[in-house]
Amino acid sequence: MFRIIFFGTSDFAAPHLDALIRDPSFQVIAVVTQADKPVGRHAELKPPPVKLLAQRFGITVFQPQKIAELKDDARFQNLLNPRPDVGVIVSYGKILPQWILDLPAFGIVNVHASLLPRWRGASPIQAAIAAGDRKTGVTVMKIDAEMDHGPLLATEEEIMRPEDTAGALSMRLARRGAALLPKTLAEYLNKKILPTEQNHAKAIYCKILTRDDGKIDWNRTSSEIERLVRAYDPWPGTWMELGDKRLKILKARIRPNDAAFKAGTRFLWKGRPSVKCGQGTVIELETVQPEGKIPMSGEAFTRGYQNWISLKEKLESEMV
RNA sequence: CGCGGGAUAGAGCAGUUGGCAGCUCGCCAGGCCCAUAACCUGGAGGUCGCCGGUUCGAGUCCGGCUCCCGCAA
Repeated sequence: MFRIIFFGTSDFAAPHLDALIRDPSFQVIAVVTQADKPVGRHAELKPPPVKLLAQRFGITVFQPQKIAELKDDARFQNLLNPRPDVGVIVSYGKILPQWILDLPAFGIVNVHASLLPRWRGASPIQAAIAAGDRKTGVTVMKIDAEMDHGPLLATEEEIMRPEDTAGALSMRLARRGAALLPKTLAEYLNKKILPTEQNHAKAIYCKILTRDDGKIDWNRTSSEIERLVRAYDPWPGTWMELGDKRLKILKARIRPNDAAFKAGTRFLWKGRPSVKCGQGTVIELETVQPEGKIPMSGEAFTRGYQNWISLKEKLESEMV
């Protein structure tokens, strides 16, 4: 039985930990996860999904603010004897220092939510949707000093669906990864597969997202914007400014290029809120959420917010 | 007690210095057109979130409560 130390935090990580726990070839000796974080309007502390899962199975959990704290943690150091066979890291949220990578005999194995070397970085699922990729997948690889740069152990493809949001796709990829990980790990530890170098020339990177990334640039085409709305659902979300408030855009639909306004112009298309985008394209806002309000259909929104169209733009829209 | 917005007809909203409860859409009935997100006429539909206070009179002012949401982390 192989002794595993698991690093992970999110909902994406949890199914992977679950798969390892249930596999009799492995023993998860410790789980390292992020500290409980304040969440919601009243900033209550919420434990991460991986912690809840580990506790349910009685596995020792570590939540260091900094990894370095583990060096001085007697409880942690005791678990290292005998030496763990391998470490697994899945969306942990922090970079592991070299001394951790050197800890287990077989190093640290990572599950990444893309087909590496495409979409190295922190937001591979969002990047794949935003880019309009037709397929994506999960990659099992060995961690090295550079981000998502280590040699590959296995990959599994997943076909993208036209309605895919990051939330939905992430769940499917987590299931894929959770199925692939124990199998691959066993083969690797039994030396049935060897890590193979990535094709570094083909590497493409994606960045860490912030809420500001969700601000819509109307100069982009309606296809790009529609993909962005799905890519950033449920986080960080897409939005536009409307007066001094924000309007969240929860669902959008591409419309025929039939309006002669400049990019960013708001108008009505059969009573539905629409915006002119780049290169003559048009997008309809199907579901929106004004600040301080619940989500609503575009039609309902324009019924109440009758200044959706400004005066000048209204004249233009009546001419079309 | 992190900052802030909100609750009024089935939906989305307006409601001024307190003085008859409104708009757009939907719904029902009738009419009209080759046709339309149609259009015209009429109609139904409200305990203005809850409790208390001020007042001749409160959707509106004051106090408390419940619920929903945006931001931040």
